[in-house]
Amino acid sequence: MARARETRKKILDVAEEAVLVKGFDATSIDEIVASAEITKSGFFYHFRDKNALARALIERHIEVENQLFDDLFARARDLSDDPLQSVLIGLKLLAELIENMPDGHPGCIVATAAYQDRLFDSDVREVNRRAVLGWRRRFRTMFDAVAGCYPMNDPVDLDHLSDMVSSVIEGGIIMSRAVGEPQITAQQIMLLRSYIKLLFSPAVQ
Amino acid sequence: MARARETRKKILDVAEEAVLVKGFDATSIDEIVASAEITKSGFFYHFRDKNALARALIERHIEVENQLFDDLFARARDLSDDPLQSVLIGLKLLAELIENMPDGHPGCIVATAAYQDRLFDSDVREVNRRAVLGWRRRFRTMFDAVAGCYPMNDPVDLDHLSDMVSSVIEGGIIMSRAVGEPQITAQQIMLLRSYIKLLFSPAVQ
DNA sequence: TGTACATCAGTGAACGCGCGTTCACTGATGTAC
DNA sequence: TGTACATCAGTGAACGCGCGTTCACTGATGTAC
Repeated sequence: MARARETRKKILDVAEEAVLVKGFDATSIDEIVASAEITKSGFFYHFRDKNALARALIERHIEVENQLFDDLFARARDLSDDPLQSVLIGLKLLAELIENMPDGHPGCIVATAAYQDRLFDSDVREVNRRAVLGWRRRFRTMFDAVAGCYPMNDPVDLDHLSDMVSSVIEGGIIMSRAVGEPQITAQQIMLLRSYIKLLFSPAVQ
Repeated sequence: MARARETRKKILDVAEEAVLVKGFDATSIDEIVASAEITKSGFFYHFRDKNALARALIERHIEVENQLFDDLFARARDLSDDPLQSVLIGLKLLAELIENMPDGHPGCIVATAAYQDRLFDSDVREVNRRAVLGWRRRFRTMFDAVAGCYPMNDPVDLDHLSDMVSSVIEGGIIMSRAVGEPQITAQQIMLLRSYIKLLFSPAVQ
């Protein structure tokens, strides 16, 4: 019982790592089971087919990431009562977190799936979609609170602004991978932070 | 002679389209030659192997994109002598361009490659790297001109800001693919525009 | 202008390897009485 | 407490299909004399 869960976790762990470097297709089941030290049939005991692995990978990734965001912004709210300040602190914490990852952010499963759409069944695509919409809602709540306290220096749609958080992270990961500069993601988050500061800070400087 | 070039172009055209929806791996040579209406061996007359196709695809994509940026920002400079205004105009033009694409931006080959790293040889990765660094240089030149005329309201690194243009586009494409809302990329570009406006506009109001 | 040869732009058939998937089986652990 | 059976968590071998790649070939176009 506990043994099965451990094996399953091991499969997901090694699969996640491989998928993030090579993409889903290029990661073979043979390779996964070799790293996980089980046989191929052992894999199929845990997952009906390769699509089921994709779904599980995305679902787990989202869960972990949501937990991470929950913790991080809860801590940020502890550090300041002001909604704007706590968003700014949260983004700074996020940038630091990513900066301290040895090889930069390992990558985002959601992005991988987005660029390999046709590989997956509609189930997987739907899971992916919900995840991104979940991020939008999360950040929207935060920006609503900020906008309740501060007028905007440039009127922009708060849903778009909420999307920008995910967008900047995803874009940053791609850039850092493409040029091989792991710091880029953190830098981009700090620029987003700068934008939010300018957008809501009472004029003057 | 002309015939060969046409065939090669046809191969690249159908390959590009397929790669952008499904990823490079999931696009088979069989499928490409079927769409291009030649035989498999015809394909190998034009490309030594599948990697050569990847390289050609990326190189062509970059060339087309550079030309597009050249034209677009040249037009923007025609419309205003002020460096800040012309950047803002250029970004607006870019957002409109992408907005008017029927299904949103078709995607970026560079991003595809970034998430399928191990598939390609170091040649392909290097081409990809140079492309992104080229974008950085391009936008850096523009921001240098702006910074020469206007003080920044928040001191940020201009290389990072230059990267942000590509980053926001790439991130926007991923987001729009993941949730199926093609407008997202254009929206994100307009937010970047808003940031640049706030960053360089003389304080007031 | 005609003939000989070379190159171009492919064709058609075959190959072999790796992949995802299946299936009959098995030893270890859990449960009923 | 021991035995019978069921379920769990896999194993091992095989399969067949699609993939990238090769290779011997060919008809159409270009070039030399």
